Amino acid sequence: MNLRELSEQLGLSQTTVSRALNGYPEVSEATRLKVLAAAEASNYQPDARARSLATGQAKAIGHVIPQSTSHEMVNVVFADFIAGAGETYGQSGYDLVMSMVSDDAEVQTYRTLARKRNVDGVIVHAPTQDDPRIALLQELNLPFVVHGRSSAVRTDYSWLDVNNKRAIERATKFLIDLGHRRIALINGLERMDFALRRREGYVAGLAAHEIATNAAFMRSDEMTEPFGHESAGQMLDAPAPPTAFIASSIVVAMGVRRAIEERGLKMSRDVSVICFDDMISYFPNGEGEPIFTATRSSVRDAGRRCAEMLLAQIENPGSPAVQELWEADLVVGTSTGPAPGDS
Amino acid sequence: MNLRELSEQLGLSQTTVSRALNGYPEVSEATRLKVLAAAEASNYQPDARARSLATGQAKAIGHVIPQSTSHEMVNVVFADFIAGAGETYGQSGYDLVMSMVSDDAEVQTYRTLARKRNVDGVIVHAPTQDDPRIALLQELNLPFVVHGRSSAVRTDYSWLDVNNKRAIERATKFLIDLGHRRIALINGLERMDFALRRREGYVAGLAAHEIATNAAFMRSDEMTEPFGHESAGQMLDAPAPPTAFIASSIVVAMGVRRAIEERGLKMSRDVSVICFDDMISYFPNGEGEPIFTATRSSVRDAGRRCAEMLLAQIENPGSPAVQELWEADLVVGTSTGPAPGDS
DNA sequence: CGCTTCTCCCAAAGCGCTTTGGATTTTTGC
DNA sequence: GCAAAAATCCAAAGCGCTTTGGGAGAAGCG
Repeated sequence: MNLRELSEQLGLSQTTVSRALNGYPEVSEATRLKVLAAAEASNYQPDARARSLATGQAKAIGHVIPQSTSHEMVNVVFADFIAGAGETYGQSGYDLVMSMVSDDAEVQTYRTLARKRNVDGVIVHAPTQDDPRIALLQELNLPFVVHGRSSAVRTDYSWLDVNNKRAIERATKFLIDLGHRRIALINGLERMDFALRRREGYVAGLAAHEIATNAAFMRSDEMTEPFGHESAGQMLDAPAPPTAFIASSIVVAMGVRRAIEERGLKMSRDVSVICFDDMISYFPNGEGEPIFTATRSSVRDAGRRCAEMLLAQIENPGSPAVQELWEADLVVGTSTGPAPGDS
Repeated sequence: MNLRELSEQLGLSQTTVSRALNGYPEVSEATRLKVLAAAEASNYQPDARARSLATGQAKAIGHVIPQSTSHEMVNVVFADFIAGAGETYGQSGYDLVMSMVSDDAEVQTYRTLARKRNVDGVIVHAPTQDDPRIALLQELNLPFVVHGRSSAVRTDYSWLDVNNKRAIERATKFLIDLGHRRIALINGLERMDFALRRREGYVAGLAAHEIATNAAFMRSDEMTEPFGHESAGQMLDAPAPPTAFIASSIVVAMGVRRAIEERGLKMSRDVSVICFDDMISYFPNGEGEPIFTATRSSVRDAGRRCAEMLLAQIENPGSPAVQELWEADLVVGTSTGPAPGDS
């Protein structure tokens, strides 16, 4: 059933039927009701491609995932971000189209996306400190919102980020207040902007209490469980091990905990752990009381909000760029305690 | 730059340019080269909607994610499945469009997808034992491939599944051979077909050695870490606790391990653990030697293969349905050992 | 009552591509 | 050298929708 058939069946022109369905005022209420009823009855839905071609709007948002960084990208938080964004898209009648591309083809992918016109805008994931995609998208005039931000890019663009620096700085100070002095940071890949900012927060937190940073207490890599395990293990086995760890994700924190417990130590009593908790749905940080003391911010909410921002931008072209900086909560769980006495 | 402009620039008709670009034989090699060069130079890409409208092919595959089951669905394996499928799509020039829908709207979503014609086929995720989506899609005549299968549906349809029953049966026997008799199963939601089959395998494995099942040793829920932790904890605290656990996912197994270690027990020495390992990229089961003894099958490979099957079906309409049943490997790690003596 | 203004509807022109059916030129066969 | 076949190219007709620019007929105005 297409528009022509529906209009013939109703004895009306395609114009009238189209207008009735799309809520234009040039059609009487009586015929509108008739049209709506007929459309409902025959389960009519306009062909997306045809409509899109006629209106110029794709009604779809693109998410580009580079494959080589797929450990980092198709990662633990990604699914939840998408779930949040997808909720918003669904409510507004937008589709979400994902492109998995090899890393070197990424720039070309954005160009192609813009040219093929099958998306109205894109979300930029996992920005690096000086991300070339931002300039590219501005050049292509394709609306976009960055999840995170790119510190070194000085042009005006829309982004939504968590105050990673402040969050980790607070976590660091929290540990210092508990008497810890040897505090380790198990960070994500530091070419990612968020990881860099977290390190800044860590360094700032230490500096505020005149504690020197120690390269042996800082690790940075993809945020997997084994990475947390191995890093913490090595540090714990060294002389003068850390008494506290800050992990960049709950997955990493699980590895840290494993290393601690393997050595017959007890979390909180012997070694404290704080992590950044993205509130991943299938990896909740405990039910009532959190397991890990954590800086917490929902990546799902971030997905929802980024999508809203992008849709607003698409529907009001020329509107100014919007930035949002969310503060993470610091929630206290069972993984932290005062530094052990002999520390 | 669109086709008309490109053809005017070249002094050729749109027909010729279109044919040159799409490799039709009715154009001389000389002009083809000229056209290709010009297209390259001006970065021409055909408008996806227009092409799609003209050809009748959307060049896109749909993945529908019900929101209410999103804990189950936008879950730990989903991201990797998508990554695998997306690879295949990318190579074949297909897009992946995801729809997040509220649970009750799911049926309507498939209808709408079919009517709006913005996908050429869909992947069905997480089938239940008697999944109504299969009949619906057959009725709609929309090509599809099921990841998993729906045991109670007797019609012929394409699916790719892991031999969940055999895998868990082997795991169970493996534990029995090590002397274990009190073996617990921490399963996924048993309205999911895979979970049901895993239970069958577990029961069959026990039955083969004439071990009676014990309801206290069987739990089933969403596969989160806290679920594993809580289930294992309760069982371990009961009189005559299990000496071995079979966990339906590595995430659950992490929770089981935590419960074990919290009680001062040691995995393998005191309590054995086997899990189903989907080889999730950011949650590798150890680097060299696996941490957990596991039945292993790559969900990413499954994504790749499902996508291939679906594309083949779309490109050869009327081809017979294809079924693939993959055997999981049983890899031995450090989480299993002989049953403790007093067992 | 004659004129203008609404109201409601429609024919037709795109949107940018593919593809059918033909036209024109070149090559081939005898 | 000329008809037939092959090789190239093109105009135009869709694909299914939205939207522009009118055109009847009804209602409002003096």
